[in-house]
Formats: sequence, C-alpha cells, structure tokens
Amino acid sequence: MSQPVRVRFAPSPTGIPHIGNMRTALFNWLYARHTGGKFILRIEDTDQTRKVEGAEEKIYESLEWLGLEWDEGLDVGGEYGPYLQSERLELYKSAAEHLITQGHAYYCYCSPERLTQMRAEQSKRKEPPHYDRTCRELTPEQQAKKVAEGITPVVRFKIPLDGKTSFNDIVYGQVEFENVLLDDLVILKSDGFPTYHLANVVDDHMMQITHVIRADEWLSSTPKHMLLYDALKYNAPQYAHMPMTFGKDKAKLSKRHGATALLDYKSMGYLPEAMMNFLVLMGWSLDDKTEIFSKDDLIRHFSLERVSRTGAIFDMDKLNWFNGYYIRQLTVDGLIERITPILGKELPDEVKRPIDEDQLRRIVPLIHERLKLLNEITDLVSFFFVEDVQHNADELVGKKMTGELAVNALQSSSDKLSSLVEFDADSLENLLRPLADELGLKTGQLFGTLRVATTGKSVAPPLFQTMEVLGRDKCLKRIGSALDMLKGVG
RNA sequence: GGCGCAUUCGUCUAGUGGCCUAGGACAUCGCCCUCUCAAGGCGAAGAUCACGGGUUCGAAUCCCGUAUGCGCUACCA
Repeated sequence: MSQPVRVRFAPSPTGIPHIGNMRTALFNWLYARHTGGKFILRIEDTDQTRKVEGAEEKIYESLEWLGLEWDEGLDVGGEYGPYLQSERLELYKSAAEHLITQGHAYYCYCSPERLTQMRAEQSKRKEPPHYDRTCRELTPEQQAKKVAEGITPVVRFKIPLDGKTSFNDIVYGQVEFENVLLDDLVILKSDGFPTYHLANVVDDHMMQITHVIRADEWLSSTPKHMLLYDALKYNAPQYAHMPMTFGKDKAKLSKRHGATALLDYKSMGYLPEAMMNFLVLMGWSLDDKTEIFSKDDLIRHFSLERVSRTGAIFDMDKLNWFNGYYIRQLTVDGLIERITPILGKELPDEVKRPIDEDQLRRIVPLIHERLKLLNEITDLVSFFFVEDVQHNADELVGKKMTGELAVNALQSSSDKLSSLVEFDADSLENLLRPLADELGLKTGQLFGTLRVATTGKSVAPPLFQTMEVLGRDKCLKRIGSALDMLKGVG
C-alpha cells in the first residue's frame, strides 16, 4: 500500500529563488532522502507574462550550491517528463476538456474588464469579491452567440454549491472549508496555458507525487485542488504546508529586507553547509538541544511531523554564527580551497598570481577562527602579501603611548630584530617580552605599536606568529618606514 | 469585508495535563584567558507561555471568546 515517496520542488521562473523558496526545496529534498524516495524538479512556467529570462538557470544554480541534487527533472530527465509545464500544454487542455464533458467545468466568456469592474462594485458594497457565475449555465444558443462574437473563452471549474471540503495536512492537521466560499476558478487561460491549480494537479498526479510539501500560502487553495482531484478521479497526494519566512519587521521577506536571494548569500561568503543548517532550523527542530546538523544528520533525522506551524523571522545574526562555526570546522586545506578564488580576484595587482599556496598555508591557521564570512579574507590577510603597508600615526603611537616612546620602542626593536638568529615566533617572544621591560613599557604598549608598524592594522592575528610569517625583511622594512613617518621624515 | 492559519525570552525554538518557580541556541552584558581582535570557558539578564473566561485536584499544554499578525480571496504562482 505504501508506495515509494515522490516529492517535488516546483518553482516558477519569475525571479531568483529566495530564502523561503529554497527552504521549501530543502524540506522536500530532505524528506525524499530520509525516506529513500525521489526528489523531482519541475519548472512551472505557466505565466508567460511574468517569466524572467535566466531565472531557470538561477534555480539550478541555487539547488546545486545548497547541494540538493534532483533525481528527475530538467537536465537529468526521468520517465515522467517533460518537466517543463510549457511543454505539457496538451495534457492540461485535454484534462480541461474532459472536465467540461463531465460537467465539472465550463467555458467563460466574461471579459477581464467586466470582471474587474464587477469585483470593484462588490467590494464597494462590502461583499467578498467573487465571480458571479454568469457563464456557468449558459444555454447552447448563448454560447454559440459568444463564439460568433469571436471571444476566446477561458475554462472555469465548477465548485459545488454546497458542502464542505476538508483534508488532513501533515503539519496543520485537519482543515475544513465551506464550498460556497470558493470561487469558480479559471483553470485554462485564454492563451491556452493552464493556471497553477490545474497544471499542478495534473502534473502531481501524472508524476505520481505522493507528498506535496509547499509553502503555507497555498493552504487556502488546497480545497480547490482537492475538488479538482475528485472531479478528475485522481487520488490526492498528502499535503504538508510549511510556515512562511519573514523579515525583521514580520513582513513577508522582500527586497527591502536586504539580500533575500539564496545566491546573494553565496556571493557574500556564506558556506552552503551553514546555510542548510540555518534554513532547516527555521521551522524544524529535532529536540530542545541539538543545533548543529550535518547533511547526513539531517537526512537521518528529518521528519515532516516536527515541522512547526508558526512563521519564522530570518535572523542574520544566527546565520553568521553558523557560518563562523562551519568555517572553524573546515580543515586548513578545505579553507584554502574556498578562499583561493576570492583572493585571486581581490588581492591588489602587485601580488603575484597564482597566490603562493605555501605562504597561504602558513597564514590560514592565524586567521582561521577569526573568519566569519569567506569574503572577509582579503581584508584579513592582504598585509601578508603586499610589499608595503600604510601607517596611521595615531594608531602607531597608541592610546597609552607618546610619540617619543613609540619611536624609541621601534628603534630598539628594529636593532634587536636585525641581529636575532632565528626569526620564529618563540625567539621573537623571548626577545620582545624582556625588551618591553627594559623600555619600561607594558607588553601591550610595545606589542601594539609593533603590530601597527608591521601589519598596518591595530587588529591582527597574534604578533609573534604574524611576524614569523611576514619574515625579517618585511618586518624591518615596515618598522623602518613607520619610524620615518613618526620622525616626520618622508 | 469573508475565509483560513498562527500567537512561549529581542530572534530561532523545546514543551502534547503534574518532571515548568518554562529548557536550549543566537544576539546582549559581565568575568576568566590574553599583545589587539577572535575563539574558548564561566556567569548574568531576558517569557506573569497575546489577553479574558472556563474545564480540572492541577493548564503553556484541553474548550470558548477577544485582540493582534500573516496568508488566501487574479485569465500570479
């Protein structure tokens, strides 16, 4: 009785997939992988007017970045294709015709103008806007007349005039609607394309979808779909509606909330594994403790029953934390692999390409746990690669120092550094700590000034290791130019 | 306007009648570590469980009402 699970992600190519879309895709994919079922990708391009060029590619790119491979669909094929709705028009047309012959649907000749005007009047009278069913009972003569006028009709579905439609949603439980409140919806548009409702029902049936996992916004339309399944004598799939995602102000996530497209996060330097962990926890949890889930953990533990019913606000702080966490979990080689392309693009031109991997291997451990976003890497490490750094006199002197003390400190350091035998972190520490004493400075004062002198920054990785990696020549050269600056020489 | 769904710390959430004077995580604050920044450790603060009524020996958990939010109400999906 229990057939293998088949779920689908069915985006329409009207824009770049956003966080909410992709979370729905993730839940579908997880459910398929958890149950050993199939994850199908179907493109719902039934709205020719809203179609956006290139959107389809962005859908693939988003899925691939997150690591949600699909078992059937565009690119990979499958035995239930085609997987593009615009190539399935005949199927919808014959379903619509079948419904007409069975008395479940009818041609409607009402003009869009008439419909909008009618709705305007209805809402002025404080009535719920609805179709008045003018064409539902047209006689053959009346129909013939309309056809003679050259009007291309749409096809509307006959909603039963009484009774109730209910279904059991895996997430929301039993939901019930009065049929009288439902409109005779358009199922086939005058351009020959189906509306979402028809296409969705026909495809889900023909592709043998067992579970429809989709966003909450569809909950109210589900009775229409149930009625359509009935009229078509199809078995309805199981439904599981997912709570929606919102911006900080509790409004539906949109452009003004900043980045909403998943791929924006890719380019900002987020890790797909962090994104996946973050997304799944918006609306799903395993228990009261577990926060970190690998992909395998998720596949093992995911269940529709533990999806919550309340909408979630997108919390960038938490995402950032996950990202930092996952970066820290990366091996040095893993991190290098991910940052090399970024550095190749962003480091100043004076830095030789390809980027010196041996040097990178020595640098990475110093900045690894300081990295929250991959894209921050360039700012963090560029001083290692460039020849000279810019100094800021105030930073160089520091808050607890005077210019004189700073000059003195740099001069003494420079002298001692040039005669140091081994230029490594331990030797540097053994040399510089006593030096602070000799100079009557706190270690923080000396090290702070040296840090700015050698790196050009007041915030940098630990001094001794940093100096070791920089090497004696660069250190002395930079200390020299810092001295020149403080002394007011050029 | 109608219908549907929801409502636990700022945020994500745990919780399905007694284990809850409500647990965890992020963010915040403090302390420790410390050459800066991180990371890490420890700790604090933060929710009268939207509100009002019931039911019950006992309710965040069940019922009713109210409020608020969101969704749908298109020849959009």
